[in-house]
Amino acid sequence: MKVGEIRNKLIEKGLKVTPQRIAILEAIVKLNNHPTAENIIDYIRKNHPNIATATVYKVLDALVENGLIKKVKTEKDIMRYDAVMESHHHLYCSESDRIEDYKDNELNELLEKYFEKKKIPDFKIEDIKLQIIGKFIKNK
Amino acid sequence: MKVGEIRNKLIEKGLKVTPQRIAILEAIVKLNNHPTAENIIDYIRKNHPNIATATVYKVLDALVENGLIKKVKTEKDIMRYDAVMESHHHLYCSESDRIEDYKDNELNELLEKYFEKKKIPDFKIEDIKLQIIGKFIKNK
DNA sequence: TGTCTAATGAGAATAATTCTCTTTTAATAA
DNA sequence: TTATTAAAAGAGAATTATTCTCATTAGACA
Repeated sequence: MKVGEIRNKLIEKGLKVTPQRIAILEAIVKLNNHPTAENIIDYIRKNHPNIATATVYKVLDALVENGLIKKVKTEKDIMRYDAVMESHHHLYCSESDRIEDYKDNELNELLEKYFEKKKIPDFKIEDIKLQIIGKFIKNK
Repeated sequence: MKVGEIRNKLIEKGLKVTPQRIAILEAIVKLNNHPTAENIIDYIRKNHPNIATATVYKVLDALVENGLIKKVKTEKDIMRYDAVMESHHHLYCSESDRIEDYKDNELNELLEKYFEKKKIPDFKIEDIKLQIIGKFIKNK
């Protein structure tokens, strides 16, 4: 994702294009490891040393609200963010905090078909995400 | 889950049986809504007004470590707990904090078969949980 | 280029959780 | 049944992630 692309996405959503917003979105894309706010702050401060903590949190909230990034559910009381917006699943390492994306359209279709037949009573499905917990065999 | 049963589970895991531990496990079972630590504390203090906040957190951690309860992943920076230990999935309301259990063995088998055939490279699956996001049609 | 509103910066405030340390208590053995 | 001991609980302070407040700055648009 290039800066021009980020800029367009912000404009599309009616968000002002600011250097902070660009830097934060860029950071999440570049880090590409479902970073925490702290990870993002550390990364950005290298080039942008004066960005305020609160700004990062506010920008992250704004980006989530506007569908440019997503929050990632974890078992820690620390939020993580994901810039990959296509429907995808997550591989959670049971021994560390590593989280990887898992894209699988065949699986998505399988699930879609399954829940077309088998309805959940009193519930309208909007999205399905798999948390696949396990161990990475090779390390990164 | 009765007190005797809770007692046995604690003994099984080599945990001392204390009134606090029993009360906390009972609370999670009775509340049955994936409560937060705060929910649990409020509930317990009705009958057990002197229990310390730190005790609740420590007991919750001990119960999670020993596999008697599970943490539930959410997008809020607040932890929720679940006393249902059989493999099951969760229905997340997209409009509120409501989370319900979803048990479906047919689905589990489907997924198991699917991932037997289709391996994920460099990853050994231990557990799969679905986060099914949507809307509850009737309210509780 | 000026105006206006929204965004940012800085630091204080808050909320959930963890830590520290003293006291109490459950488990076990005598 | 009582004594012993290690683990657990209690109390409140400390920590950490996140949010709030408000003065200042800067995009967007006329």
